[in-house]
Amino acid sequence: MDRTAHKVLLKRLNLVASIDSEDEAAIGALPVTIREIEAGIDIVSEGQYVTQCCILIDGFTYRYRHTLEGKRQIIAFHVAGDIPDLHSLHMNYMDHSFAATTPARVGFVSHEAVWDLCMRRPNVAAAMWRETLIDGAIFREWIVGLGRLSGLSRTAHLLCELAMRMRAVGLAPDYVYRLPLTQHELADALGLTVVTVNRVLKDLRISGLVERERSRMVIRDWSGLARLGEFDPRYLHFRVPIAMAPEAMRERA
Amino acid sequence: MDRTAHKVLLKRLNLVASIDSEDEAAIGALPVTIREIEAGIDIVSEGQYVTQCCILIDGFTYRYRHTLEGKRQIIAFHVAGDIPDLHSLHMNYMDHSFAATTPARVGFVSHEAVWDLCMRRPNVAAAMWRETLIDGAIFREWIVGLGRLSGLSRTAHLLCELAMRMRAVGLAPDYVYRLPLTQHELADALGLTVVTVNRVLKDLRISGLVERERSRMVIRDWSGLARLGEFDPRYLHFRVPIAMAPEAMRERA
DNA sequence: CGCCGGTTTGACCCGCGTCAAGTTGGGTGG
DNA sequence: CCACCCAACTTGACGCGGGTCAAACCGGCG
Repeated sequence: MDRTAHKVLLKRLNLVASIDSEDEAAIGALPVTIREIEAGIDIVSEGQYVTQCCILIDGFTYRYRHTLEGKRQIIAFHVAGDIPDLHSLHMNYMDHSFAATTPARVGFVSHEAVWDLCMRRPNVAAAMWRETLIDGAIFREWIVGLGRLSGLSRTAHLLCELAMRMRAVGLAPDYVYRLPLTQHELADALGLTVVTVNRVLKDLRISGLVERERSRMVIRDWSGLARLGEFDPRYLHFRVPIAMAPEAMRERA
Repeated sequence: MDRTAHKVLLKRLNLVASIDSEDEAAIGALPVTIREIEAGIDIVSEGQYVTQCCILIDGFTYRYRHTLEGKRQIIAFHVAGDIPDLHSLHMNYMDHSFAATTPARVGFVSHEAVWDLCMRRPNVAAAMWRETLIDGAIFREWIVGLGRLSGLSRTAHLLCELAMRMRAVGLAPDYVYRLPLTQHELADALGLTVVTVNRVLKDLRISGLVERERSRMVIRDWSGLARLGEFDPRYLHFRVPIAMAPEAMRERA
């Protein structure tokens, strides 16, 4: 039987809280169904009532909504280890959709099983609660960016955030990571248009901050990018700071 | 002894989840310290590590952050019954500040006491978790607005949201409510400037959608406002829909 | 009465959106 | 192995929503 989903989940919960061996055993006993998701189609759609949630084992996913005029806003990106719809455990009406930009592997767990786990292991419930709160903290950060930062800073911020979150799960050593997003998708996350994103990325490249090759993102000057994006990783509330950004820290002091 | 904080808290938890009589007794036993907060000063400031959270008994409060250039972004508004910093229970570093626009009355409860309550009454823990998730759902909605709606629609949406949330706690019968905010504060929430907010409000008044008298907000044409703001109250995840907006519902079908 | 925070309005400007026209490169079929 | 296609990227020209600056105006309060 495939244990990767359990491993990924355990690792994540240990990253956000502290899990003991009994908790670990209970998590290991969770019934998980693994599914391969193809790129571009919804994993969950707005308007659905769901009875399970999923842990992302591999791939790059995002959550989004459309306005009435058909504009799309991406609300969140998710990488391996994230539990993108954990909130559905308590609010099973989906007010947004959830899809993958690349083929993805996810583990589905029924709400019932999660609920049962939470009741028996309050410690695990706390870790999961905390995970959803970090999700919320990221939303707040996006609000500040969308409301008050320029397109350039906002983009820098997003690139920093993704680097930091991927570092936390070992996917971005040396600030280089796979970013399988089109400029159109970036635009929909940043509240910009493709054209502007293109120009912003050019700016970042010319200033020597980042480099893009295919679907890889290379951060050439971390502290410069963090300063530009006003990025302070504390909002990610890692239990153990993965890697601080000294410049950004100093700025905000 | 003053029981209002307990009453308000109980009412809120009953609004978001279902609480039985034993839960109720446990909630009633919470040690709460009531404090009067004066307008304009921080209740909690960004950067602090907190050991208590608070339930808003009366008054109008908001959470915000500043950018490095000193621009302010308001992240959330809170009315009686809200628990604005419940997230601090699991992440005691504050990544934003919290203040009141009017004199406010809040009840402080130590994290320890809340944590203890959660451990003994999982049902209450679930209700509180859900409360924080609704907070997150509101953030998502703001992201969509900031990223993809015009200043006009965004403003309409905010006015709808506040009306709906205040109706839920009985503070906005007939879609009339007290909105003790300057146009400057509205601007900081909407990602606009005072000047633009002023013009937007004028537009809304001229179109017969809303009326403002002193610090009161009067919604004259609810369905028109909801349509303009693309407001669909489902994202608020009320257990029992307080009052639907028929037009908005139809639009999104 | 005069101050002062908040509101209102006008004139002008700029970041980003819109529209349009290439260009590039990986994938496919002949 | 080349010809072609198409999605993604790139760049230029121009327009608009909302920002900026500046000047009243209004009303509550000392």
